[in-house]
Amino acid sequence: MARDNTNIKPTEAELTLLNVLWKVGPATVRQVHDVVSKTQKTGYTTVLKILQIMHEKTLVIRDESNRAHVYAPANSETFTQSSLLKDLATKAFGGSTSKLVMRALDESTSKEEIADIRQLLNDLEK
Amino acid sequence: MARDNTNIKPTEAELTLLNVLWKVGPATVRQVHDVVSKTQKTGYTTVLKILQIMHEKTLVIRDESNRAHVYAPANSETFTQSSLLKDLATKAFGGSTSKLVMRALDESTSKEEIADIRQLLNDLEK
DNA sequence: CACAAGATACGATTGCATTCGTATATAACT
DNA sequence: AGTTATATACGAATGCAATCGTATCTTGTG
Repeated sequence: MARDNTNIKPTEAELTLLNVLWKVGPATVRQVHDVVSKTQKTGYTTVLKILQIMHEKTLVIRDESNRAHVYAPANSETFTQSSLLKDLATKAFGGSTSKLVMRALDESTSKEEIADIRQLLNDLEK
Repeated sequence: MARDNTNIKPTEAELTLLNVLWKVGPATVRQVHDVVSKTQKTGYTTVLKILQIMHEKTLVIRDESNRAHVYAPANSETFTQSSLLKDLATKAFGGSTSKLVMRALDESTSKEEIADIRQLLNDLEK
């Protein structure tokens, strides 16, 4: 049986590493660590360990053909974002996505953002 | 110093209990347990313990004037929802609320929901 | 070849979330 | 008053997330 890849929720540390991989593309542990250590004081082996765990969970895929393994996200950023939103909608908005959306919008939303969202709403109706 | 009440992120179990309190209003451990045990097999003392921890964290307030303490949310549902959304936007959307909103909307959004969101966008622009 | 640099693997620790059993206190009822 | 029901408090076990030290392996270089 293949592992169920759907509905895997990355932990906070895992999401941090995924963000790096989505941004820079497939990367070695060292490359990922170089990026995260710019903003955090995280040890090299910590990053390594988390990536190994993510590999076990199938959150990332791993190319072992070279000595330094190359990691890449198993799922797209879009897919993961949607999963996280669905999870939050279920747990904190009674399952209602529109309630979530309306709560997310407030006076800090800029005119440009409002225009973008309007455009998306128009497209959805077609 | 007063405890910082801002940005407190309830855990999953805590959010479950908060949902009950927001729905039914201030309640005793037994009342909360009665509700959650309809859908989950959670022990009475588990609910008690979590509420006690939430009290320590100031996620709930507690009226101890009667033998059975009465618990109530320390923050509104709206406030908590906004906090959770802000947290998710930061961690998974590069801080962009509009990106989050646009990701949340998809073909499953109904016409009524779209209309509601449009209305809110109009209100925001005023 | 031998060694240094740098990689993975592994194990141990810490802390938090979650769960529940048991002890103890209080109230109610006969 | 004594027994039963029900409440809180407390402590312990479990499991996962996160961190890092150390061991081991591989590779390139002098």
